[in-house]
Amino acid sequence: MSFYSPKFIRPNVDSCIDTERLNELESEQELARFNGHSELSLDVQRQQLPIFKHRSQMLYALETHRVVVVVGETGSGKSTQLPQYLWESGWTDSKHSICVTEPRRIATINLAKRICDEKSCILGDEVGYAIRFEDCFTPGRTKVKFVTDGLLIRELMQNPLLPQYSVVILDEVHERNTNTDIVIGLLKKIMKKRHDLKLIVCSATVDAEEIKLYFDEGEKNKNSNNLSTCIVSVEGRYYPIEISYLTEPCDNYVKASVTTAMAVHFDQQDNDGDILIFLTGQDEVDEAVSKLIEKATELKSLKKKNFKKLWILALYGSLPVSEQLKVFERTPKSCRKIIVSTNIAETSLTINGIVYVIDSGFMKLKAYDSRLGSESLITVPCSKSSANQRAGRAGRYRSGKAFRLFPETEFQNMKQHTPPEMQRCDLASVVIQLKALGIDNICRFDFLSAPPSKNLVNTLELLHALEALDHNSKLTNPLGFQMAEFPLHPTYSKALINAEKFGCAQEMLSIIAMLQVQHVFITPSGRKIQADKSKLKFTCTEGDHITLLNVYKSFTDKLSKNKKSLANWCQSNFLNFKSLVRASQIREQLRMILRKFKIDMSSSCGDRTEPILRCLCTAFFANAATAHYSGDYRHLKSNVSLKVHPSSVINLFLANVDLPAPKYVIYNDIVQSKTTYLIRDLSVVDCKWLHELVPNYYEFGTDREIRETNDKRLKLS
DNA sequence: GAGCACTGC
Repeated sequence: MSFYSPKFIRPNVDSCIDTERLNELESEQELARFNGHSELSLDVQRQQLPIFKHRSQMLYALETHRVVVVVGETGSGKSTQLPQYLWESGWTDSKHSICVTEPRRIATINLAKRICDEKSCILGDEVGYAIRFEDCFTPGRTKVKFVTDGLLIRELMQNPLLPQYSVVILDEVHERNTNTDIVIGLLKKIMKKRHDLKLIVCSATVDAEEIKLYFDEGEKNKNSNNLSTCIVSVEGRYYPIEISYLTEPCDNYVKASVTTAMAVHFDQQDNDGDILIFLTGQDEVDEAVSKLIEKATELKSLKKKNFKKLWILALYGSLPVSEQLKVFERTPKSCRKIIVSTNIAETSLTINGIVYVIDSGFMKLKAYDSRLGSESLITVPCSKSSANQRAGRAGRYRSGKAFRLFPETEFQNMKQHTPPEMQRCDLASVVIQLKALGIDNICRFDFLSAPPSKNLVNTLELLHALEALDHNSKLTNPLGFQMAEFPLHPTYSKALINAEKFGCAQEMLSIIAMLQVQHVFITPSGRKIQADKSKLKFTCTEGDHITLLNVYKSFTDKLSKNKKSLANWCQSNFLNFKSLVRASQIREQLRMILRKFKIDMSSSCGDRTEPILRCLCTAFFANAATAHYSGDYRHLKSNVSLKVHPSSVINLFLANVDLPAPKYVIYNDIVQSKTTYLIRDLSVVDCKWLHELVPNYYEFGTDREIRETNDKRLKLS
């Protein structure tokens, strides 16, 4: 395996390197180091940020235009400074504040905190934030309010014209999350009615022109300058990065990443600096980590003097937080850290001290499968901007190197950008939310990137089947409107609203809340056998939903105990304490929404499970599968072959040859493995229930019977 | 024996 290095790049010139992360600048020292000065006042530090030079230009742009696109590169300081400039120059009053949206909760809180430090004010007073379950602002007093973009959509549902804001700043728009895209579309619409509202869109270079065109479109021929848009660019702070490519493609990037990491470690003995490897999933990360540990042990036995030791760490979302935090610990002088990570290190977490990046060039991406009517994860080559973003992780500390485990020709063949999430996700929540906001004709909604019409048609079909939409594709009253108000996928809210009819409201609340949190069961490294055994205590033959209910019931039985003993109970039962606490928060929020609609939720079915399973059928009927003689399952509607995910409790029964495989199941989630689709969170159901509860969705009978019924229908029409 | 990118309401 050999590399060549065709050129140095400044990766952010051509990419999405825009994710300015304040959390890494949390301590004063770090900010000072970043600025190259150690004992300067916060005021002086503010003035040294690249954006300071553009202060008056920015303010002038906003004065003369309705929309300003700010192209701010890494470290420009735009997320913290822009809101302060506007505040300082009188863009707020007792009735209007500045709203800043972020895609993630952590950034939302940290940015608000940072501005409070710079302005010496109290968090929640003049500067505040709001995220789900956490309001930290004072209406009428708060001048700058940070919110997650998802929460702004909820605010829009309460107050469609956002009268409380004079300026809305959208941050990290280049990430193109569905929520950000929805907010952009809605704001464009709102600004036609609210002529005093201003909008600032923060994005990376390449998108700026597209966004400008989007906002200018349709305005020019009106001969008005009203929605005129202008672009302001701000330089960032970064160091040059040398990019190397493989001379020939490699057939196994996991192995190649290990070899490359070891080669870098040897070649760069005299240099410090940590190594960051990008792979696609947990299995690959674990594989690479164990291989690297092997190599590191070999290295130790060589006993070469002055040779740096290796400290190898895995990083992915389902890792316990305590293990995730290890990547932020300072590397000892005699050591080099190698972090093997999934995409989490590309946007969500920024690690200091990285000088070398090794990039597999692949990522897992959400994809919508219209046959199955659901989204799943697939492994695909990443985009150019993604590869550049990853490379950029090497240049935040000093000049760095990036090793791409593919040839340069392959880079040239990559897509410029990762397609916006809107074009590859399940649209049910998007559609129902837009409908609730009064946008009845979704096809004509002015999306920044319109979703494929096939996905839209599928979604409308599902929403009809769920009875959220009527024959005119309008939200049904009250069901459709109620469903839209839940922070849930419409299938889940349907299950909740239906639960009382089946007399299992209490149970359904717990199940739906549990399905919202991830990683309920944990498997600490090396303790798989004990963890699996512990899971058996909660397992039941009905499937994963009732198993989750059992977990939640056991957890709440212990709720009277103090927090610490509850956490201990979770740990000894291999359960994720944080997830369960969050599930109980979500359960409470859902209960409050149901109460608002005056839907009685007092019923409980006790130890009976059939009412629960029947109720689940009325919501998840589209995700029904039937056992196939080949041993796997077939999606009832499309006949696509499905396998049961190894995490499902159903496996325990499939493994027992004496028991027949459950004939019919419904499921909540699909993941795509290298060979097949795997279904997760499933329950055993009866075919008759589907027939009885959703008679219009499936046709039942033999092929001949179905044909005959269809013929009869045709004659009738 | 199988295996689970990342956010968010």
